[in-house]
Amino acid sequence: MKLSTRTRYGFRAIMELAEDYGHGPLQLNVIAKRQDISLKYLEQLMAVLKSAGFVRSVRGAKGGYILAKAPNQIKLSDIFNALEGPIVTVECVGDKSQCSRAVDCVTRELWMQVQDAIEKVLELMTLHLQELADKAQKSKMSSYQI
Amino acid sequence: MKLSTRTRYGFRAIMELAEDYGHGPLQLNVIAKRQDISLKYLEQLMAVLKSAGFVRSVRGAKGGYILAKAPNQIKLSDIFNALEGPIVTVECVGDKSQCSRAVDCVTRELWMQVQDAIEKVLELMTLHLQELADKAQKSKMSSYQI
DNA sequence: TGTATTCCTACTTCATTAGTAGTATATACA
DNA sequence: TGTATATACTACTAATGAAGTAGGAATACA
Repeated sequence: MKLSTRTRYGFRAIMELAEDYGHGPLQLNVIAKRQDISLKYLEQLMAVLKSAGFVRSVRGAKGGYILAKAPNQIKLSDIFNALEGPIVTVECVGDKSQCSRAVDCVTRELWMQVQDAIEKVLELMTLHLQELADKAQKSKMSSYQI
Repeated sequence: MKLSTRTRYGFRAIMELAEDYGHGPLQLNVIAKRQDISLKYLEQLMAVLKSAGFVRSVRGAKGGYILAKAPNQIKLSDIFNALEGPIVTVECVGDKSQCSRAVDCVTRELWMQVQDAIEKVLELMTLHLQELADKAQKSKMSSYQI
């Protein structure tokens, strides 16, 4: 179980926007250069983040992306869900009809508990971007490579 | 983030062995038939479980597989680790040299916390197979499809 | 010896991830 | 109004890993 680059890159991009919050739109080529991500790939990730409502875009010259909410209102678990998708241990946890034995299934119960626990963790681990951005700015290298 | 069939099938096989514990070796073709898993694929999964020390094998006619430890000594988290591999959010969590910015990295710290939390959950969720097997046997359908 | 079983290795197929590419569309600004 | 600068959209490609198939060798029982 590893994080995809989607999640890692997307998170980095969000961090850049958070740090830049209040200074108007930030261009993807700037983020791409700073974070060493392919611009074209980043465009696609941003489309996901945009449709998920985390960022707004401004087209044309001097355009770019802006956080849709204030940094301190965007949670890690939200971003995680948008980019990585929901945590699913096994199909039958979300959809009983996936398996004919689900009704009596003992381990389905078990996996449900595991899944709930992980989701709660991510909920609890939800850090406000502002905190991270602040910390990153204090750090000499201003680094938050993920 | 979804469980692989490796983990699901492997877990089912372990459950079969747990239920059968004390009755000599159980053949893979029996497990394959009961759990509707390809025998050839199951063979490969069992090789993993064997090298991880969860099962012992007996070759030749009347051979098969036996749990290496008593069911109540095998934990879910162990099996999970053997089949699914360790939980790794990002490479740099386990190996700082993966990323030049790791030393000062703020979000590396964050992902480390996430990872630790998930691992603790799996540790806590560790159920003894005996309990599951007992429950499964009480259930009319004796089902534990994962 | 014959049959049943694990063991070992290689191959195939499919889906997903990661990334590239080209073009259309919108906007600022000279 | 023309041009440079952005995002938007769609299609394609390459690499990787997951899932499964296949064949035969080694082993042990009867």
